[in-house]
Amino acid sequence: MIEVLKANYGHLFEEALLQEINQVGTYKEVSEGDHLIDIGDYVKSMPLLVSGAVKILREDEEGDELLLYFLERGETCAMTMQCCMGMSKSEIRAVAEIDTILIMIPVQKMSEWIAKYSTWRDFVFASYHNRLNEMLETIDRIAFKNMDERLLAYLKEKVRISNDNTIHSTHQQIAYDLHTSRVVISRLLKTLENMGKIELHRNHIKVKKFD
Amino acid sequence: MIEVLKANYGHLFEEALLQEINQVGTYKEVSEGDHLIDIGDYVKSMPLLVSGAVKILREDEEGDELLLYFLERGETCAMTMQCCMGMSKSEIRAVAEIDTILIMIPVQKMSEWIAKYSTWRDFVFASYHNRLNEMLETIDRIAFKNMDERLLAYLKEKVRISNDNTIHSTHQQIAYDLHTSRVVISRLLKTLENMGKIELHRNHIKVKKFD
DNA sequence: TAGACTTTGTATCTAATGTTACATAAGTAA
DNA sequence: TTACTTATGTAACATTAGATACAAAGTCTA
Repeated sequence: MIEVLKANYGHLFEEALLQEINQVGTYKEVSEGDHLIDIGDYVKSMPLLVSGAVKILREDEEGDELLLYFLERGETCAMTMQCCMGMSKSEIRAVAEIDTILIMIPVQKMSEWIAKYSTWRDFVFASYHNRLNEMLETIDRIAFKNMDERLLAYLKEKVRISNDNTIHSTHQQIAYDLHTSRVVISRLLKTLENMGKIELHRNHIKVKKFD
Repeated sequence: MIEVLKANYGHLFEEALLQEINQVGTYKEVSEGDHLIDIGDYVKSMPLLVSGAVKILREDEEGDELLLYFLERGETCAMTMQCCMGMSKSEIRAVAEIDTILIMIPVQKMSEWIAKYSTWRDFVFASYHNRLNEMLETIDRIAFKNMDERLLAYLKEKVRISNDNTIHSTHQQIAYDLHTSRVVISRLLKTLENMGKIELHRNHIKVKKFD
């Protein structure tokens, strides 16, 4: 595991910390669609992403979902950090967007290392920083943009995250992420197809170009 | 200033830190409506709220606003902390909601104290924690709630923050905070009045009861 | 008090989004 | 192939919110 660690976090963490992570961390592979955390779960470990991507979702009382943002290689979940520190329940759901490799760190180490390693402290602060900014962008999108623009941004993000021009989702799945109805998504996708930006197929969407 | 500090932050910070804050911090009084930070400003100091309340706003390219959340006594602005650490421009606007007293801490102290004082570190983490949660609540409201529910929540929050059953705002000001139009707010307020929950007057709204 | 300005009330229309219903197409399994 | 399931296309309609226009009421000042 130490090689994987150094490849992905070597530039961030000091040697002694890398060694400690190697000792107490657990290597974990998850498949696309696997739930890493659900709302209400007590979180016992904190994930460091080695490869892949994880989508973070919010849910309301009625079970309606909304995609908050994606986590990528070299990132961790600020929401999870909070839970670790405060021993509170998770406010979000984390689902593997594609096949993903993680290193799981036990909760207790989290705060121990903050006092011990300045590079860890910087990493934790940077994670909070990034997450707050992602949340701001999420708010911008849902508050200031119409559904057509949000859908376009979503498709772009999917392509970028998976590094694949073909998006393997049904219209219903997209509708869940954007918190709208399938019919609305079908309608808007059809418009995008007529504009020549995408090609619609059963179970997948081929992205041809974006301006 | 030291008495004020101890009264508001004595339970949070260790003695030595309180002394340092007393030395380098600046006492500042602002009036309702004063702008503390605008979008694009470089932030040179970090505010600790002693009394009053500050509203934090987001703005899009066209200048449309949206209220994110309120800061209260004993809190600080996580967005500002970020800017302090990264020396980046402010992503938000901060406006005094009511007359407010602050202690301003110079940027450099921010990270210095993180290494030096564990109570400061805890405070900074707790601030990030709280801010992330407020952002989540904000997202919940704009993503999952209709304007009538958002308005009601807004009115309740105003009453709580100012500790005053009468809200001294025009319909236009409320519309800015909720990122909608004055006509929509007038319409919904009238409905609330007909339901007996509020009384409408020129330049102020008297909140009679909430269920 | 007259006029100017601000704030609020309301009607009408439009746009965006959500809902329901149903047809059709594509894949899957017996 | 046939039957079944899932996904998509589309029409018709409802609801929410935004835009425009204008009247009426309150406030302020010359």
